[in-house]
Amino acid sequence: MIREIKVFNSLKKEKEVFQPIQQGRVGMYVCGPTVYSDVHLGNCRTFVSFDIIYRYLMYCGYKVRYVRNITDVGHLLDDGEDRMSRGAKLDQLEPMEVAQRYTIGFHDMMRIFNTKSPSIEPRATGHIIEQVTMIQDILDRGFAYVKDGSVYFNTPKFIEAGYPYGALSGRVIEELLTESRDNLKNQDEKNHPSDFALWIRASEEHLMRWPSPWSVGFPGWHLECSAMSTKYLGQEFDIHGGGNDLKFPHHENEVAQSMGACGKAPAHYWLHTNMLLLNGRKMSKSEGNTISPTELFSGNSPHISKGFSPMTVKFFFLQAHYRSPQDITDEALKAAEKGFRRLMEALRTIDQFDGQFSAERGRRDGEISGIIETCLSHMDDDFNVPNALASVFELVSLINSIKDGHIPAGEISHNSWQALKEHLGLMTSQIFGVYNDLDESGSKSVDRLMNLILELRADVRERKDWVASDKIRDSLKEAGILVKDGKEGTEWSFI
RNA sequence: GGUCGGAUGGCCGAGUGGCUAGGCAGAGCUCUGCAAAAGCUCGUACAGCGGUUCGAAUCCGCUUUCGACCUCCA
Repeated sequence: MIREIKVFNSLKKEKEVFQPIQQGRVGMYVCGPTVYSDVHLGNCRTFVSFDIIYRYLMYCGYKVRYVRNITDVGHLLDDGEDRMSRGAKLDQLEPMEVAQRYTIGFHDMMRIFNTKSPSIEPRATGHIIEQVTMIQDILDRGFAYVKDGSVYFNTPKFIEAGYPYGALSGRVIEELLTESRDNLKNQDEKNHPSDFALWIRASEEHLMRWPSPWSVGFPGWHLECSAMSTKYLGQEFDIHGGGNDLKFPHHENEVAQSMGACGKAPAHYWLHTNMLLLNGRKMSKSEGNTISPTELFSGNSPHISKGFSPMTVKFFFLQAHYRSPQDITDEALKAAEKGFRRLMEALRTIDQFDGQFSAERGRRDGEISGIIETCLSHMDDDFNVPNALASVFELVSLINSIKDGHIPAGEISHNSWQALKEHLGLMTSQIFGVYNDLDESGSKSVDRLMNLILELRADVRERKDWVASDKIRDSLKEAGILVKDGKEGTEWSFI
């Protein structure tokens, strides 16, 4: 079943109906992490967003090839030293050892957030030949020049040839061109300040180096994505994603490189995620306004009062649209935790509830199918997860009403109940990729102990010994266990 | 400084011209031995100032403020 999906295309700054190049197939490239340090929380939000997009496209029946790179070479530091090699020197490790360590850390974090692995996860260092070939193509077409063993992209020439440099990021071409006069003196080898390196000749102390027709050196920092997206998705593909801080210069230069090499724009739809704020301010290490995923889980941070489970954090992410900035506060996380718990409990309810549903069509059936369709149409509308989640919560209320008997089960047909059950399972586990991680200590022995305690308490209650009954409940509450007496018996959960 | 995007109720956060977003918190009610949970009902909004319009949270202008990019950045 292929649904009509609309996506907000950064290239045109408007929503467009998504039409893949090849019917039924989607090629999606997302800029992955630079593995020179622990993964940033904002990075996690971006990859969770694209994971949900990936999952939803697959649900819609597309065969998706999802490519997300690992950048393990090529980014320059302020002092011109390669970022990977600086990490290596500080840590007294081999560059690839640093990359390996943080790649593993990154994968662990993606697993913790329960995201699906991409179809292909190429590394920049594994694609030097492809990058060298691409540079040669750009040179052959006259959009680059060699200076002392380094190769630079010629932006003025690219612009003069009528290519849309600046279109993605909204830069004005004239500005990019006039900028030159003031800054030219600082621009060592480049002919023009907006030119950028495709290949950089390595200095003696540079650790990561490869031979090329121009020098022993390393590739420029935008090239890997162009080379690898072309290799695995083709010269033209459907979706390119990343954080909006990558729009310029990274994505702009990617477009230029691809068009410079083959004359074609690489991606049809550019999707950009927005930033994460902490207490209304940008995250900044120098100002101490920052928090890592690990600190968020452990609660070991001055910004939060307690730890939050990975799925709670993920649920928190789901409450904001991927194109909106999102503010992390302790209060918002606590609210998310309660909301997530309510959702998880409703899931348990629907799994266990066994009522007398109608064999015929029920009067509530239309309402249920309506909410389900609304929920999916929110997903079709530029992957509007917060609105889809609002629909899910309408179903949560409905389920609780049925459980409480406020809505008779007879008003719902058996088929509708099954559809509701399937839909909730689809949204939570298949598309959002969340599961209940709130009751980590819910081991078998705890379950048995609790059953025993509640059995004893039931005996006491039978005798209307409220003092003893309340004592058990209060003591359990102190131990972090909440007891709830319902019509159908007593339930418990961790607080 | 230049370019771009935000500012929604106590807190987060959807929503682009007239119709309840949702979550959390608050009030009342129902259920209940009590409590919790759950359900129902309710309240408090659209940064400020102008303008367009029969009608603006939504369109336009200005102000204030936050953020992104311009330099590695999700």
